[in-house]
Amino acid sequence: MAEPDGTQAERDFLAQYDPRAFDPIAVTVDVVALTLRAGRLHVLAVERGGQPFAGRWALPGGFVRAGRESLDEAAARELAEETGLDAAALDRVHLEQLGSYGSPHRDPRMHVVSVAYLAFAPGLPDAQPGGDAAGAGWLPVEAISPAGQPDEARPRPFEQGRRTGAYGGGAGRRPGHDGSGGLAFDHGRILADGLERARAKIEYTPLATAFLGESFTITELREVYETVWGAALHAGNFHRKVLSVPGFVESTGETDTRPGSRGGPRARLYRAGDARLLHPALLRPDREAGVR
Amino acid sequence: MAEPDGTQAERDFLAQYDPRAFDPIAVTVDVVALTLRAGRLHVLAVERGGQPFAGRWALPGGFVRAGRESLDEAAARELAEETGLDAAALDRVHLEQLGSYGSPHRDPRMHVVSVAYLAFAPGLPDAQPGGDAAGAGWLPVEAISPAGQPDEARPRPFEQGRRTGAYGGGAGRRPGHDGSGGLAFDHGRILADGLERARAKIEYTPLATAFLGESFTITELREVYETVWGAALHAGNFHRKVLSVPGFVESTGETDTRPGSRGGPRARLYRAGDARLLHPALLRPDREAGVR
DNA sequence: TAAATAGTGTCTTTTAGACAGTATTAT
DNA sequence: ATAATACTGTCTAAAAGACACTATTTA
Repeated sequence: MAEPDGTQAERDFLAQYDPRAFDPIAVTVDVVALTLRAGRLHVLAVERGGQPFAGRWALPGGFVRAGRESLDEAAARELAEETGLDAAALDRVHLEQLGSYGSPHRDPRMHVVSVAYLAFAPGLPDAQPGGDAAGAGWLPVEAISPAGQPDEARPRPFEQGRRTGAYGGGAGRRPGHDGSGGLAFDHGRILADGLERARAKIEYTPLATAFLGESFTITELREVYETVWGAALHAGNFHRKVLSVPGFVESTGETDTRPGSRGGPRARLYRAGDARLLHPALLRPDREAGVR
Repeated sequence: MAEPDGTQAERDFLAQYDPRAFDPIAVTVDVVALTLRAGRLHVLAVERGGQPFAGRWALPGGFVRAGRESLDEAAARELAEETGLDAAALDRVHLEQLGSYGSPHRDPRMHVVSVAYLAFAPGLPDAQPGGDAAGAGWLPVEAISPAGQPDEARPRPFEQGRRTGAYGGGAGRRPGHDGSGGLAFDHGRILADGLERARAKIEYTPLATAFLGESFTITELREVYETVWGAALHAGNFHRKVLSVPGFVESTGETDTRPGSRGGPRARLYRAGDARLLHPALLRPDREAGVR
């Protein structure tokens, strides 16, 4: 080769390289953390303590620590800070990159590129405020992002009458009740993208099990699909289908103790199998009509 | 609400905000631009003119212009610069975000977060070197990323004997022939991720048509699938399947002029239809075995 | 007992795929 | 004529979905 790929040349170059010679762009991670509570899909949100958007709900997130962590590590760190979970509990949480958002003025302070992550978590305790957030809690998604649409201005971005305990975090105020509506920044759009990703992902992966505990019944698994997709599924056909897909679930040999049941036989318990993709997939019903 | 979401408070805050108060992270976009040439999948690459990795092939890309463009705009700009295409020609190119890569030391200069994009392009003329690249050209992907695996060191990352004209750009040297192998930075991994995305995407979207011209035959469309998937498909069943999926293709009423054919009837010509998702999808063959 | 639920049987429709066959064109 | 290619017909197997049915448990 004409010019050697010399490490000496690279060392010389790096010695005189100035990382601040370029216009700055900040890099953050934001996490769309989803969980199921009482049969409804909830998303982890924090109440912003400082400007901009002080007092508004936002997705948990923060700046990536330059030179010290990868994007995946930053997302896991932010999620751990807001949920108060330790490493063992986080192991049961599915975390994947969702996409990056970098319009020049999405943050009024400066150009901020946010790398969004999507998390599926089993039922978790109330969230812990961490970092510079005034409060943190699990919010029902349909109150913020109706039908998974991008954030549209709503007078009351979520309802207070139902399940008040679900907001958690002990914030005395209710952010978003000032009429401005929706999440801070472009987090409404990020949430909508995360919801659509979640709906698609459980079609061809077994990640619906990530919303459940170590063992679960087929009915509980079906309720995950019904909640995420927002559609009722045929119990009998779903049951047979799940058991027919190789590696989706495996039997524990146990049966449910059925607290709160209204009758019926004890359901068998299953745990997640070893498949990483479902074949054949569980397709959402009624995709023909509106999808073109 | 206790504290007003006052725009005055926000203005005060922004007036004293220093964008350089944080450790810098650079943000770049890199593009995995794929096209078909002579029945083989090619990726656009540039020969690096400067450090680091001088003389090595890399994906086209560059720094995002802080405060002046979105990520999508930056990717389109970089693609236009390297291909020399005007806005009209770029309109026929599919461009979507692939994912972001941000390990702290993936670039030896500083912490660089790269937002990768994936492009599908019809057959294009030889690339134009742009920016600080010494050369640019279309490289056969199997020479760089065998079987879509992450970049593994190979003595000769692409072969010189076949289709020498495909490299374009007029570079006298052949980057990568120094025994170091593979693409610069982590671009081998990004390319592998882009190839897997492309293979998956043509299953459930009509984007295979983005590799073809305005009108095409069913056989040409089948050759796109066979090349991207690396598997032979049954011509008769493929033909019927494509025509049965609503909105995938629509007839132009014309028939092919068949230059270079070895006999057979004139094939009918089609153009891309209005569907954005294929239902039912065209699934890759033989997914059961190795996918778990 | 009645009601609710877990799980299975069975039938129909849709889709994928194997394979064969016919028509059209180049050499 | 022969070979190659563009399509089409037909049959089988897999899968999705509608519906009915039995068994088990709670109230």
